[in-house]
Amino acid sequence: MISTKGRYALRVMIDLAEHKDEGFVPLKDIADRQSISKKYLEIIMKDLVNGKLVNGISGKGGGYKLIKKPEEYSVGEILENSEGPLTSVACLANDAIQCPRASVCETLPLWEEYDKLTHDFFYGKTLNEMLK
Amino acid sequence: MISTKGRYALRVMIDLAEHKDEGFVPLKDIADRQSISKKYLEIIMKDLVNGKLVNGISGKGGGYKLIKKPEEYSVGEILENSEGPLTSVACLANDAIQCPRASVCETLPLWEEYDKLTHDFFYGKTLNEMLK
DNA sequence: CTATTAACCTACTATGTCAATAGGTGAAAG
DNA sequence: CTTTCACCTATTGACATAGTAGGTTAATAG
Repeated sequence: MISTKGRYALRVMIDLAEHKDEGFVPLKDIADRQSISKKYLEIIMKDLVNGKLVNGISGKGGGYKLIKKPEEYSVGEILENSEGPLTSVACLANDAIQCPRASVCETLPLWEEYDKLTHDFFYGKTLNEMLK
Repeated sequence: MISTKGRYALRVMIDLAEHKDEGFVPLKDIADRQSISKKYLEIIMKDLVNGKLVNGISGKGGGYKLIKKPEEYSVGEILENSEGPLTSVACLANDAIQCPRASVCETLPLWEEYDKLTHDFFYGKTLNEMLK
């Protein structure tokens, strides 16, 4: 399940793409347009800055700005930056304890196939395609 | 994310399919083969019985048995029976509070498309295909 | 008839995550 | 010197997950 953090992050990125020619966009503007509390949005923005998806500039006239062009972002990289890996079952997560049944597990191939489907879907979409 | 309940349910159904010619299979046998605690497995079985996916018979010589043939079950119906709807975002869940931004939301079509992909994937697989 | 076997029912609990709030400090820049 | 943003910790309520515990009912073999 895609959580609020990932969904908000994607909406923020779309918002920034739509205002990419207006210089640095302050957090307050994004919060108002997207109806997200400023405090919670701080967390979202921190993740985006840490992940080098957006540039955050302090001081008067500062704000946030996309680093790359909209068509150079995939939806997948935006979601995974905020959510962590888009994994369908715990057995396949990064921090998973290695399941002793893995070698005989009849369901593992199913989850792997689904994970690939999910990955291809979200990495095949660009931020630019989300604008209209 | 697919939870333990759904994954266990699927493994149980595969187990029952593999032993479908041996009459009623006692819970203990499934628990031993699948390394699931009997107590927890009871919950899984209850969901399967309530969902009319398996038949549960009490008394000596009782146990569980598939109702349909393995090729007549889809993986999707097994997972949704234990997990509830396979929905990627809260906005699309059955019990979702109607989001006021739905009509202007630029990300909603993405989630709908992904949900369809997920649905088609899991409903396109039969229990029979899980055996080997 | 009765003991056995196994399903079935209700409740509880620990753990963890999610979403969000709150308040404060420090740094850059105009 | 004020605006704007980065960064930090802490807390909270709500909810879900995973699993445990103990008792009750139902069917059947002997």
